[in-house]
Amino acid sequence: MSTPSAPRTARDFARIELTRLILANARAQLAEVGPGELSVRQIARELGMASSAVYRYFPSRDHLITALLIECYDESGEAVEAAERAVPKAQLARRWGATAHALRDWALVNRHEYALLYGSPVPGYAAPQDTIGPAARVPAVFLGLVADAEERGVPLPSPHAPVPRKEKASLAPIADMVGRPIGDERLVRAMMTWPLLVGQISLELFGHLYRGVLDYDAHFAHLVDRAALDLGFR
Amino acid sequence: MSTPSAPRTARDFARIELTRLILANARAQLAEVGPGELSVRQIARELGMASSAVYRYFPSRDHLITALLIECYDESGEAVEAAERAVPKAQLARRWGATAHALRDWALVNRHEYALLYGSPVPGYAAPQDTIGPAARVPAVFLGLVADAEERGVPLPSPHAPVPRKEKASLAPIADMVGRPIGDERLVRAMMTWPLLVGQISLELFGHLYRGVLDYDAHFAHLVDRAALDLGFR
DNA sequence: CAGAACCGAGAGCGGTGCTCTCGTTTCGTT
DNA sequence: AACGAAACGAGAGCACCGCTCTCGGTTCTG
Repeated sequence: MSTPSAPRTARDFARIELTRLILANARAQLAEVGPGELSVRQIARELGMASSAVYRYFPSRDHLITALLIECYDESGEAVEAAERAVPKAQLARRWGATAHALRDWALVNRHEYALLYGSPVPGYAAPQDTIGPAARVPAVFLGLVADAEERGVPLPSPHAPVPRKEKASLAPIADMVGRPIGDERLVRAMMTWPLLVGQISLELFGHLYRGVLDYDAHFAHLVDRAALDLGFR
Repeated sequence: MSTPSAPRTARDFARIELTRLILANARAQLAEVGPGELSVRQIARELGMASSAVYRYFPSRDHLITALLIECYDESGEAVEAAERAVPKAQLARRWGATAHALRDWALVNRHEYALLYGSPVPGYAAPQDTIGPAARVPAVFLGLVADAEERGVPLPSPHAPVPRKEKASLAPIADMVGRPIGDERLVRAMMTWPLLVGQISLELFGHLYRGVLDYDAHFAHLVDRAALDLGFR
């Protein structure tokens, strides 16, 4: 919107360059302090400019955070997609494993960024529409895997629990979003695997329990294997 | 430590009363603003005292937050324990359902408090030892259920996946914490159910995905039913 | 070439956590 | 009963924060 699609003048170039610099510096700061402690003044200081000048590029701290949010969603999405892409398409279990481990690995390296994406929302802050696209990238990879399994007619292990009507209705929009046919039973299992994944990573990163007790690497790996089994990936 | 175990003087009474008042006010503020925006000055203002006076009772904002953390862990623990207690002991599935729904219900009513407990940690803040006891109350209820099922010899539905040695070693300290025998397969399933529960509630509350798409009530109920099945509770 | 648009710097507003000092009150001890 | 120590509340102040406004200078555009 405010950024010109094609930079024409020298000022345009300077503008997008400085925007990039500010964002990069914010990102660097995020590697150390966590989303809530992100300081516009600190960014300005680092860049050798007045804090007020930053507001020429981002109208508020929240806008900056939103940009950071999109960047991180895309970055994690890219990481997950790349990991999944590297595995032969026929090997569903390994593709799933690569996906899940890629997300966790990215989260471990980028703790505060993960907190920004999947932790408690910042202030009263409501994520604008621009973020939902990038936010869906990682789940999209996962749901794509499930759709592949469906397409291939991969059977699901027993027991098959009945899916109540309400749940079916609730899941219908999700199935539409994927755009490919997924059976109810399979979709339900997928919709249980996603919070399992995010929940486990969050519990580990936020250290809310089992700190120093659980071997997170081993447990996560086993958890992923179990999920693969449950989803019929192997 | 600093609080005398038995109030002896008038000043002691005033002290514990004011401490209670500050905490209560902080808690009330938490109902509206979220843990990161909690303001010591605002609390002082509300209580009609100088902000510096608050520091006579809590040496820092983090100490106040820690007290709040313990209070909320206990409150949610109490809510969950009460819900579980109200169900006849023999009905494992219903006890589990009551437990899970009680946690979600508490979280829905106390959003910021839930964020404090299970969201991203506040600043650089590391939760002190005092919190791990209260923090374990809710998981303890759940693990107690699992131990009951074990004691009763309730069978687990197939398939039983092998538990690798590393995972067994990782889980051993957890089993010790419970203090009652739980088989590996059962414990693994339990240790997958907990992040599932927290993950689902977090995803719902933090609105990271499926906002306005999913029927959270129906989905959560079904998810709990499935977990009950998986744990052999019915 | 003039006007408009944009820019960076600086001052300033109201807010924050926290510290220090000061005069007062209360407590435990002699 | 009196004294010293400890605790107390209030206020000023420090360094930080997000954000706004104004002002002089640059750059682009018609």
